[in-house]
Amino acid sequence: MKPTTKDLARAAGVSLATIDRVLNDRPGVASKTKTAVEEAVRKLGYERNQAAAALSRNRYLRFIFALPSAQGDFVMQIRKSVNEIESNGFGSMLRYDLLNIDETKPHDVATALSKLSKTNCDGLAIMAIEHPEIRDAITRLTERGVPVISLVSYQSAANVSAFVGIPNLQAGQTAGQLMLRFQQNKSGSIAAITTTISSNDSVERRRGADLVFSNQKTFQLLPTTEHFNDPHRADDIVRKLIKTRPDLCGIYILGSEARLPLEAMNRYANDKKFVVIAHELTEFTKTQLADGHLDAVISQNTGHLVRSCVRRLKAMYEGTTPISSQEQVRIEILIKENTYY
Amino acid sequence: MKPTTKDLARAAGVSLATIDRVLNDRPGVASKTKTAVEEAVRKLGYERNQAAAALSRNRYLRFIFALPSAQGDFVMQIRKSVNEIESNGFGSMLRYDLLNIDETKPHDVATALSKLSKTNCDGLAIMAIEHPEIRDAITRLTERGVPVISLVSYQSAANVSAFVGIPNLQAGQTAGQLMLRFQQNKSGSIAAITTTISSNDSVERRRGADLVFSNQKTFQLLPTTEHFNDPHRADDIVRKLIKTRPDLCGIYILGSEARLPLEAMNRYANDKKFVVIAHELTEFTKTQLADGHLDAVISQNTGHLVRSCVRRLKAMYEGTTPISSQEQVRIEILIKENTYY
DNA sequence: AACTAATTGAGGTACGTACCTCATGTCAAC
DNA sequence: GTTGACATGAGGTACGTACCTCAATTAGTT
Repeated sequence: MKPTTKDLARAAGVSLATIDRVLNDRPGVASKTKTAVEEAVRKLGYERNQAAAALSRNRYLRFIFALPSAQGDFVMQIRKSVNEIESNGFGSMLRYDLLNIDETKPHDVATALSKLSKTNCDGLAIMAIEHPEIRDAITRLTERGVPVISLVSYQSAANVSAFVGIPNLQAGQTAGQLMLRFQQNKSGSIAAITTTISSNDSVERRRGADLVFSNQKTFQLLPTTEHFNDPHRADDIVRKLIKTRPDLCGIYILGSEARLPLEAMNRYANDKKFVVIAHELTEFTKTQLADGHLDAVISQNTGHLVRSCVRRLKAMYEGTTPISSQEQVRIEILIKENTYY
Repeated sequence: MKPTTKDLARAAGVSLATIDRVLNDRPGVASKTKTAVEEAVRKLGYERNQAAAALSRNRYLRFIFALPSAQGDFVMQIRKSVNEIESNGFGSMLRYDLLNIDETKPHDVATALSKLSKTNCDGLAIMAIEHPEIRDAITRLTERGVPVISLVSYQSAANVSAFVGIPNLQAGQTAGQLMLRFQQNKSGSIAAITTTISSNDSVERRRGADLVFSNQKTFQLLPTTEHFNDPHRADDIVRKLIKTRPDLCGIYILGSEARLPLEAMNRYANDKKFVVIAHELTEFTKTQLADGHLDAVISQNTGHLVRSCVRRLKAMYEGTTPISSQEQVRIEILIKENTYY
């Protein structure tokens, strides 16, 4: 049987009340008493029984997921994962809420974040572009004692407590490497397309791909073009690329949302064979993989992302450490064959 | 607030004792009372508070992992994952034990399994070859009321409650497809090596690779050779292959343990460039990836495997259903670029 | 030495469920 | 109409922790 607070009290020669004070950081304990208790904790290998603690606390932790309101397959996938976790037990006593943020209006985002505090939020996971106003809002939020996790896209300068997502530089290297290995030709140009380079994930992926391409001479990665979620823009970009670059032999879609460029590709690529690589496995990219319009998807599992956020936020609250290996979100390579339909 | 047993009692117009009898399948409840309670459960959306239940039960569930005693990098990896989970909370009240089984002595394995019963084991996860004696022992174990999960290698005919691992046919397809796409030559032969084809995983992977190879004419997959964990045998196989097959352009290592064939490859391949694909990411295969001796690894995350076993065994015990998407172990493709070191 | 402030102890209730005993009710078979 | 099997209720204790109050002790200051 694992040691309980009673065992601790006996071992440390103090009462249960004092044990409680030390374990829960309540005031009014002499420092030498405190160290004695901590010593007993160490010696007995005491671990708080989280089931009992949650029960006794009888209070739901409320975690908030702030996700871009712009519609997109990947964001929808994350939403779905958040809702799925809801029904699951997860040691119970947890609540999850979604908060929509419109990244095109950073001021509104900041306002929304300013309304959060320790009383209505026990932790926040946010997926957003890098912007001064948003960054400041996040910093102030952490100063108010709310742990914040940046999700998918790294908030480089903000004072976030953790990042949950794949290391995007490495993801870009992976994409670049596959792009080269899948080529049948001996040389050519590869296009790079994304929604916006305000998103840190796009920037880092581009840098990763560049690292790989700089190791060889026969293929070149063209400058990144942005379509800003505008179908016409995406259409234009792809049409012009195919028309003006006869040596085009591959397309790398950097951003999380691959639909617009891919649909444009399907309109104009016709018979010619390009190696097409995109990010994030969604219902849409799955279909594209199955149909052969997409050669590989570099992805991160949204269920894993969401659960990792929850575990980390919960751990921050409880002051414990999650298994690091479990929290390492893997850079997944998906081709037609290893995808589940 | 979520409804409790008290709410149930009020809603169904019965006492707490009866609620308890129904929820825990105790005898002595009239069938119409039972349905009334079940109706209340449905109507209120009652869900047992697992934290409270575990606390009240005050009994550790004991899950056993039966793993091959033969030393190997992959099995070690699984052991490590089992030990890691131990320290983690996991809603607590769980215990994990390892049981070593020597697959070369199926009778001993059967004897070991025959000693397990509901009193000393709440669930078993077993990784073993397919063998009549083992199969029967598993069937008898499930008949005694102990849920059994087959791990990594499917027990086709045995009466197991679930399989945790990747679909190996698809894994073989994935490996085969990558083998073809990574080729620089226009034609050639690819060797297939494994420990033993008594293991269902090897058989299914081979079938998967065959499916892919049958779609083209220029490359052929040679018959599977077995090394039975014997270094000399592995050495012989590789040496002869390289000597006698000038058109050899790839090696596919089917089994979970890639060390012996890979070490032999490193001895004999010298300057010649083969595409080498193996299974399971371990410290060893990681190094081989980093050094360029290995082009790709098809893997399944051992941490995920183990946790999935625990979740499923726990769910069977509690009569709940785990999130299916979370239990789907992914077929991971690892190349140098997307591996964490 | 007297006083205040800080520290500690004692003891309680609560969380939601499991599991136990004992009493009382109901109904049907003889 | 007595017997007995079955159904149900009432009430209790326990799990380990959180959080509360109030008294008692100790330490520090003047």
